[in-house]
Amino acid sequence: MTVMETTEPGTDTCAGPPRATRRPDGRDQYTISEVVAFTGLSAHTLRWYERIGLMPHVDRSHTGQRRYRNRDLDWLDLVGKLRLTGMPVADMVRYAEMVREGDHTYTDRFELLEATRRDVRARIAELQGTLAVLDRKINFYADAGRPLASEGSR
Amino acid sequence: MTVMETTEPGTDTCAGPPRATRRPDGRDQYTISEVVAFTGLSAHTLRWYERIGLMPHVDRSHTGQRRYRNRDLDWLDLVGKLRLTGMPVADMVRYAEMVREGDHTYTDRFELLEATRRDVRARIAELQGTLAVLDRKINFYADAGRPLASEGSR
DNA sequence: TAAAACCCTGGAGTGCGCTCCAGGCAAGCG
DNA sequence: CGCTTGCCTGGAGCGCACTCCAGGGTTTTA
Repeated sequence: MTVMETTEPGTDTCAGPPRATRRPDGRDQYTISEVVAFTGLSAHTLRWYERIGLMPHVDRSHTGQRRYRNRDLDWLDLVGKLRLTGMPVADMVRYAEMVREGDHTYTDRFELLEATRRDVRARIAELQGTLAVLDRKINFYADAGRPLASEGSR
Repeated sequence: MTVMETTEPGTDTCAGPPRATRRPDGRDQYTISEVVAFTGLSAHTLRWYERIGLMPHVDRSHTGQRRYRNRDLDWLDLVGKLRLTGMPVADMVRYAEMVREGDHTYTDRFELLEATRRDVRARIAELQGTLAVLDRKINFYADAGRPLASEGSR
């Protein structure tokens, strides 16, 4: 009934999903609104991804409606991961293009992935540095500010 | 010859209020271009930070030029850290406002910092998930060592 | 003392990643 | 049959975080 809209609720099971396959098995065809429900992306965004070339061609029904398949969901999964590394969409598009172009882009793809991995590692390190700062600051606040932390309830 | 870049991992050790470190000692007054060199931010950005209320008011010379002091650099340091957690500038402004407002915002500040810390931890976890995906994919590419695509596309 | 280098302001412009709009098919139902 | 729901398209619009510009003072160097 109300599967529409871009809201986020749905699965609130932590952040990082160790997903293996949480897909309605058997099926290999989904409408855009189903994909919205799966990915948390909006339909607008899904169509936009396609327009800019971030998606491999998505199948269409005989009336022109999108029919996503499992491989599309897998791809969106990867895109989602890359997205939260901060990789610009343009770079992902480049990667998608290389995939489409075939085997001779093999090495380039490999290198792009490795570069990305380096970036991710660097970002994790940065964040850990930030965490250290926050910890220090929080401890400082906690030590200095006696009038808190004793709030019974909650 | 600039010292820019934020690549310092676990610099400084002490945890607390005073934190003078690796700054042209003795001095406590810097022009905007010196701050640019220190922080890697542009002068535009520094002025913009001030306009939007992200900076406590910066001293001025008798002719109206900015004269940053060590406490300003410390603040910019924190801002830089928070920035790379992805915290929106608006939130940092809110924090800055609370600092200006005085002690009665103490608890709120504390909570904001803690919430931020939770976010950072979550983001680190996400990134580590992404790292795992990248590792798998890179290994796959490396192992295959030969054309073949299972990018979820064709 | 003149040129060069540096700094000031308010406001407009930019790039990114969406997000929304208007207008319009297609299918299911009551 | 009309109504509602779901999807389609191209293009305009938005929020964020800067970034740049015009026009004009000030400070330093030669």
